[in-house]
Amino acid sequence: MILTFPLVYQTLLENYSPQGWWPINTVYKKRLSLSNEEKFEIIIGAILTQNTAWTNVEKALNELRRNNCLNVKAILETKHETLAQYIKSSGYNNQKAERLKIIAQFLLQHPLDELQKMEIKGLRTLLLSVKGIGPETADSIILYAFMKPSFVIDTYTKRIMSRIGLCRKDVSYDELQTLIVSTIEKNTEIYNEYHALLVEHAKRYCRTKPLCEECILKDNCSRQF
DNA sequence: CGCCAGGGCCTCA
DNA sequence: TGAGGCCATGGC
Repeated sequence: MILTFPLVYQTLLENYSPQGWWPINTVYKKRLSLSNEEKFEIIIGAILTQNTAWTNVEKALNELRRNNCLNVKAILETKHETLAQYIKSSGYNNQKAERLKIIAQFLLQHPLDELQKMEIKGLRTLLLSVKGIGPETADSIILYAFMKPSFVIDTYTKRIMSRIGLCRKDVSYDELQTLIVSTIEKNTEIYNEYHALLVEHAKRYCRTKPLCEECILKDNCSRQF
């Protein structure tokens, strides 16, 4: 059988339990949207997790919270050096401290309630105009904070999809995103879960050095490592 | 000890 | 437009 994007999703879903990403994504059945406080924390987390393990990000978020620095006003009023110290554990802390200030300034001009009302396309373009927000961070913010269906592509997604033969190894971000969303249902919860499952699969089997022997996709993997 | 993390910006062809 | 250098900490 030939793998397809929907089949990969189905297989991962059957083998791994639901992932429950971003600490607060259990809301789908209960609430339609998150509080502004929760959205803000997700946006900050999306910046801090750039090329960084989530465990290191949690420590930084806790430090920010402990110092009452998890809001726009506090981030703008805190000295760069102090802010950088709070988020030290997340790495690239000087760069990220600057990005947090830029995002805070951006949110001052474009409040969360305004952004929430925007169409995905316009929202994505606007987010991409902010220095420090690239395609993955923009899609993560749209998907996880604003709960709108924008599919997140990351190195894991690219690695898995290219290895099993569903795209080229050097596929571009937008190209792979278009490929995937053209084949699956446009649904926030599915986009959220699919991405989380891909991350889980990349960590368990499809690592830099893949563990193909026990991989749940090996029978259909075109590469046959 | 080396490798790698839920990237993005800048520079230079 | 795309390849390469840079940013930096913590877990394994």
